[in-house]
Amino acid sequence: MSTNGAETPARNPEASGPVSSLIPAVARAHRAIAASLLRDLNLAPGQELLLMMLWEREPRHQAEITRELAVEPPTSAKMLARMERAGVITRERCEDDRRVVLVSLTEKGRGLREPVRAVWSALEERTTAGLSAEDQEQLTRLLNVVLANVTAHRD
Amino acid sequence: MSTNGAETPARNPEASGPVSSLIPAVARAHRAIAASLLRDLNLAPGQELLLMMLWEREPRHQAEITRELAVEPPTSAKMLARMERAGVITRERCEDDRRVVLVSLTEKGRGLREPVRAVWSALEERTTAGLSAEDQEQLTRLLNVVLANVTAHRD
DNA sequence: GAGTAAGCATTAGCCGGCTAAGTATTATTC
DNA sequence: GAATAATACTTAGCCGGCTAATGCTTACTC
Repeated sequence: MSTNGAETPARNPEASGPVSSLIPAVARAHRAIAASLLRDLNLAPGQELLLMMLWEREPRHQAEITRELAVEPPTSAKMLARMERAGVITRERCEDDRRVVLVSLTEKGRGLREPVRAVWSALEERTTAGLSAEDQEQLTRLLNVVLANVTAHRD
Repeated sequence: MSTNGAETPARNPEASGPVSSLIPAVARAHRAIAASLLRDLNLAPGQELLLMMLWEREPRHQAEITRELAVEPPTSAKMLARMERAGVITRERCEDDRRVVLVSLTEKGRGLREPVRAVWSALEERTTAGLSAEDQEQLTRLLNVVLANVTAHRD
C-alpha cells in the first residue's frame, strides 16, 4: 500500500564523519525497497540470500548456512524455522551425524528462483541508477575496503 | 566477548550486481562494531542518533524525532520508552496540544555527550581506515547518490 | 573405557525496524 | 455547532539481528 514516502534521512551535523552515518541510512532505505519487492513473494529481506545458497547447492548443513550468511546461530535457526513453516524449505536431522540439521528446498522454494532474480535485478537497477560504470566500480571497490575494515577480526 | 571472528560475508555468485549485496553486508558489520562500542555506554545502536538530536535542541516533539530519524512512529515510540526506562530521557504530554509528547534529556542523558562523540570518532576512523581523502570524498558522494536513489518517493 | 573437549543447534529474551489497526485530540468544513 | 478530516501516539505482532545459557552428539585424550 503505497509505502510511506521515505523522509529525509537525518543528515547529522554532529557526525564525526559522514560515512558512518551514511551507511546505516542507505542500508535502511535499501532494505525497505527490498522488503517491499520481496513481500509480493512472501519473503522477508535476508531470506532470499538463503534461497540463493540452496539453489546453488543442496542440501546444506545449517552450520554452513550460518557461516556463509555471516550470522549467529540463533538468527539462522529462527529464519529457517519460519521458512519451513512457510513451506519453502525442509529441515531434517542428519543420520550420519545427529548434531547437524540438513536444509533442503521444497518445490515451492525452487519455484522462487526466477521471481527472486527479477527482484534483485530491479533492486540493483534502482540502487545504482545514475551511476556510470566507473562510478559503480569505484563504489564496489570502496565498499569492499570498508567491508574489510569493519569485518577485520579483532582479538 | 571476544566477538566472533566475523566470517566472510557471503560473496554472492548469483547477485545481479554487487552493490545490493555489499550494502547490507557492510551495514551489518558496521552496526556490529557500533553496538559493541555503544554497549559500554548502555546504549543500543540508533539511540545515539536520538541523543544527538536532543543535544542540539531540546525538548523535541516525538513526531519531530520520528521524522528526522526517518523512522515509523512505533519504532521511535518503543525506543523512547526503553530510553526513558533506562533514565536517559523523559517524556511528558504537551499542555498546549495534548496530542504531542515532549522529549527531554535527563542529566544522565546529557552526560553521555562526550563518550558518544568518542565512540563515533573511533567508529568512523575504523570504517574509513586505509581510504585516502579523495577516496572518502568519492565514497561519500557515491553513497549520497545511492541514498537519493533508494529514498526517492515512490507512488 | 571414562572423562573431557569441541561442534551443532535450541530456547529465552532483548533491540531496531516494520505493518495494521486503534485511540485521542485538534482542525476543518459545512 | 456537528460531522469529518487530519495529526500524534499507542498496541499487537512479525522479522532479522544479537547475547547468554542449555542440551545433545561426536571427537579427543588419557
